[in-house]
Amino acid sequence: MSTLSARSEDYLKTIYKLQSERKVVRVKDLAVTLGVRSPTVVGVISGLKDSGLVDQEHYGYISLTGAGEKLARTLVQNEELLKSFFREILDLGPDEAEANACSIEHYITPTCRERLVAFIRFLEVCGKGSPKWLDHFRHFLHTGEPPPCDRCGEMLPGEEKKCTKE
Amino acid sequence: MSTLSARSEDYLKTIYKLQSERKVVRVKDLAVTLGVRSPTVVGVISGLKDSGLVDQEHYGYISLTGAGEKLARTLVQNEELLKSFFREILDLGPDEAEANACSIEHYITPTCRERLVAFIRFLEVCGKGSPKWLDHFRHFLHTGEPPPCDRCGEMLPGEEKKCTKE
DNA sequence: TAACAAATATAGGTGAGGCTAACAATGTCC
DNA sequence: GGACATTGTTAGCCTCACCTATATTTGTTA
Repeated sequence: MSTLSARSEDYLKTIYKLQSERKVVRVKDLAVTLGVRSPTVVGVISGLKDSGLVDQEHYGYISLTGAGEKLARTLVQNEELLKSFFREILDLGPDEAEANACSIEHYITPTCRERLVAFIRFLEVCGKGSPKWLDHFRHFLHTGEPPPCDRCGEMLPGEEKKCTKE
Repeated sequence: MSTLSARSEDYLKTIYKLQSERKVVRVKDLAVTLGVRSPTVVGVISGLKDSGLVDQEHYGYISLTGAGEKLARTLVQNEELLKSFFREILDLGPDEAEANACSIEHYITPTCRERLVAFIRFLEVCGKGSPKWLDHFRHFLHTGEPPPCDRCGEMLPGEEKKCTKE
C-alpha cells in the first residue's frame, strides 16, 4: 500500500465522518465539506478507487471499502486524540482544535503523537476533574498571572490549602 | 506580500540557519540540507528572488534580503518555540523535536502557537526547575505508572512531602 | 413522457515542487 | 594556460491538487 498524500487522507477522513453520520456520501457533499469543486473531488476519489480504499459506481454514491474504512478509522482516531489535546490542555475552541488537529495530524512523527496521547492519558489518571496544575495553566493563559505556588513545596501566603497537589 | 508556501518557508529558514552559522550559502548547500536536487533549489530560489526575499547573482552565493531575513527570523523563532515544547514537555529528542517543530510550524493556527508558547512560559514561571507535575508526567510517560497523587489535595500514603506542589 | 434541473464526469489548463539529462560557468591543479 | 572536476543553469518532463467549461447522466415534475 503506497503511502497516501495528506490531502487524500483528508478526503478519506471526510468520507468516514459523513458516512458515520448515516449519510449517503456524494461527490457534492465532499466538495462542500472540503471546500473544493466537484471535478477536484472526482479526481482524488479516482485515485482512492485505484488504491482500493473507496468504492463508487458511475454516477453513484461513494463508500469506503473494508481497507478504506479501517485506515480512515485510524486516521480519525488520531485526529480525535490531537483534538482532545488542543481542547483540553490548550483550551482551544472546538472548531480551532479540530482545524489544528486535522492539519498537523499528517505531519507529526508517531512518537510525537504517542507523547501527546500520553499527555491526555496523564490528565485522565490524574483524577476525574482537571488537575490543579492545569487549572493554574489556564489561569495563567487567560490572565498572565503566574501560578499561585512558586516552587515545589513552597507555598505562597494563603495558598496552603489550594496548592497541595499538582 | 503574497503568502508563502510551506516549502518556500522551509527554504527561507534553511538559508537563515546556514547563514547564521557564518557559512556562505550555495545552491548545493540547500540541496544537501533539504534533500533535493540542485535544479529544484534553483526553481524555488527563483521564486524567492521574485518575491524580493532572496538575493543571488548568476552563479553566485545566495543571501537573504532585509525583508527575507526579517521573515526568516520570525519563522525560525516560531520553530524554536515549538521545538522547546516538544523537547521540554513531551521529552522528545533534539532531532525529533526539530523535525516535528519544522513541519507543523506551517500548519497550526496563530492562537494554537500562542497557547503552546504560553505553556512553555508557564513552565518557566513555575520555577527554575521543572514543576512536580511535569516530573510526574515524565515518569508516567516512561513507566506507565500513574502519578503518586490521585486528586487535588488527596495524598497517597507516603506522598505528603512529595506532593505538595504542582 | 418530455423537459428541465441537478449532479457527475470529462477535457484541458495552472502552478508548485519534484526529477533527469545536458549544458555553461567557475575553480583548481599540474 | 589547458584540462578536468565541481557547481549552477536550462530544458523538459512528472505528479498532485486545484480550476473552468462543457458534456453526460440522473432525478423530478409538469
